[in-house]
Amino acid sequence: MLDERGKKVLWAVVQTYIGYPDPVGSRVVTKKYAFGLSPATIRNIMSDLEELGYLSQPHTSAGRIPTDKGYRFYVDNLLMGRNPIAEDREVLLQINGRLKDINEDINCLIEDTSRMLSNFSHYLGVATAPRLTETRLRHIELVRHRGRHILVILVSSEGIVKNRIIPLREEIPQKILNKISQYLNEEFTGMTLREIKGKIVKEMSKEKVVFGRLVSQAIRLFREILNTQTDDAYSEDVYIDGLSSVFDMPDFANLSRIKEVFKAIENKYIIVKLLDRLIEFEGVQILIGSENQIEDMHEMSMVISTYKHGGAVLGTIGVLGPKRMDYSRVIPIVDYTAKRITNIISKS
Amino acid sequence: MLDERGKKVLWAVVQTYIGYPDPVGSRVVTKKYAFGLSPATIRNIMSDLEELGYLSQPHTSAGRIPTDKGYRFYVDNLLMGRNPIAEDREVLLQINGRLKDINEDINCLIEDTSRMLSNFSHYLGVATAPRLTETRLRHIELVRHRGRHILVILVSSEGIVKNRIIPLREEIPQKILNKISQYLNEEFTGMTLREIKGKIVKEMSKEKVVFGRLVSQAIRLFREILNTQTDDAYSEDVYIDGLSSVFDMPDFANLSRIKEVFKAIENKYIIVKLLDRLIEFEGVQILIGSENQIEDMHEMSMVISTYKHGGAVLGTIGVLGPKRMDYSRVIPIVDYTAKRITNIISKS
DNA sequence: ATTAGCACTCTATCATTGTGAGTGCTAAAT
DNA sequence: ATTTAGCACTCACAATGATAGAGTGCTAAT
Repeated sequence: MLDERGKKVLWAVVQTYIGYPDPVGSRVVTKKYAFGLSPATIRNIMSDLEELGYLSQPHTSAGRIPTDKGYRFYVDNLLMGRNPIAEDREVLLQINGRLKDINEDINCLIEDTSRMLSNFSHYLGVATAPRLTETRLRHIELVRHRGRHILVILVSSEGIVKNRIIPLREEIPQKILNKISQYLNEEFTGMTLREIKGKIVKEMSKEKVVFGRLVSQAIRLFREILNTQTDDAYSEDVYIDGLSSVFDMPDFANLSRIKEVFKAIENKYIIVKLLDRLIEFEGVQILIGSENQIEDMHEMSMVISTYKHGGAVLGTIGVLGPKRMDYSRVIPIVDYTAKRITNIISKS
Repeated sequence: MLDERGKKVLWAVVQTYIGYPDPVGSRVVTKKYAFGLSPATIRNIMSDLEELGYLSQPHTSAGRIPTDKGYRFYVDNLLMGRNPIAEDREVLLQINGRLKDINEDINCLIEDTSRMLSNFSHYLGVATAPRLTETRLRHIELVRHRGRHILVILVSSEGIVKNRIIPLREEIPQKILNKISQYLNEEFTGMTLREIKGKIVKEMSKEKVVFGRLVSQAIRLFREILNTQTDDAYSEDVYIDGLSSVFDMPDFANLSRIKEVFKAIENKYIIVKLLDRLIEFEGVQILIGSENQIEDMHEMSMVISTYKHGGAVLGTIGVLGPKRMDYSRVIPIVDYTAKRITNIISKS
């Protein structure tokens, strides 16, 4: 474990490096933070910190930069008790103001959130559109499409609209489809898709004996819908905003670095998978550098949280930036925004 | 007007420059294309071309590069009669194969198209989602949402699904909404939104006398829906794919150039507006450099076309790349793809 | 009209050198 | 037993200058 002095110096180095990405030398530390120690002593301490894996040196005669472990320690132990300063409060107020104005459909809300997170953090804003799985069905509608297909429209209690096209073996006239949707609406409205799935399995077992053709058709159809739905749970949309902010980060001031970043976020599928894995955790999550599993993202950090409705997690929002991002500012922003969105949705 | 020799040399310069973005010298032209002229003569011709504004020199002792006017002449007059070569035919076949597999909802089709255009052109793929205005209504559904709002779902005959949330003065129970949707479906299905608008104006005038409360409510509501719909005609989605291809273009091999490109495509609203202005033109459109109105896009060219259904233009697809893009390959790709999509949609 | 020849221009590249920030080590100071 | 001053050493980076090479424009010869 680190002693008090070690912590102080580590904090000073990370803090300074977050300010500007030049390796931090011993002299700078003494100048900026009067610890009452000389550069030589700081050098010794820094040398210790390097040995412990918290700092590293780009080359022998350069200052130190934090390692992932260093950032992790900083975030876990050196950031505590830091309440949002006045400037940040202002930002939170602005976020609140902007969110209040949005009375749109939930996907727009989430898209705007991603933009807002980017604007206020000056990093990349990330947000996943709400998943249907955990929400309650408000309405289902079946529309004939291209002969042997039907267009299925699902509406959740939050007003999330999803549509899928599913193929059929036989053509069903719109009139019958209307009856089927009516039946499905009466039977399943108010349940979560998960619950519906369970119910359908039960119904299917007795179906043949008790129900008529229409109902059995309806149930079979719904099962199909749910299957299609689950199949591409991963194809859910991610909104990533603020791409050009990358160009203002000195961390990525050369082409190959920038290219790496864009490679990383181009494949949204991978990001969704990453975010999905974190969806179960409570509160703000922080992933530093190689802590996330995406190869091309090892020079970046993510600060994310989830938004919910009725206890069920709907999606993820967060900020993606360089490892030396200003965590003390970003964390409250993400935290606050996630809570506000949860709040707004709960009023639906 | 250019004489035959001038055309040949201009063609040679553009062709060579498209191959690699180094200023083209007189020697290279004679080596690559045996015109039976010496470098000195070529130099004289190039000097003339420069005077006419088709070529320019980065500095005194460098070769020439085409100006926007030079590219324009090349595209308009020197590309004629060039049929797709074997390699390109192969590409078109692949596009066809891939498009056939997509049996999904139309937005996915368009999104995939953008990806495909990027893949096959090695530039950026661009595609706008279909507009509803010109399509026929297949289905409308009203769902109560958050008390005094309703969620409106419109389905076009092509299977395009759009949803809007509109606020109400008074709350309407779902039962009434169902009746209203039923009425609207019976009355308006099969008409284009434009036609519906016209009809509504007529109906509204006699409404008070002839119709009951329900019908008048329905019509008033629909008018509202259509208004909301038109308001954000510009907020239609654009899909831009292949961002990382920018990094492989030697034209944008330095940070400031790349930043410019990303600035340009970040604001999708501007792009939609640009594309919307070209929607009325028939066939493949080409915008070279400063011919498009977007400041940050003066180093780029666009090759675009439109896809339609029943004669009405639904949206735009195209390719965005450096001015020295390989027009002879990109044009047939865009042309073919647009036609294929039109074709696929017509089967709906 | 075309071209060979030549002087001239400009860029890109590479090695050289100097500068400065920063370190690690040692010996002196506290 | 810490802490610190002093000093030699390292390394990246910027500035400098020399060189090569590609390309031009002009002039005089074909």
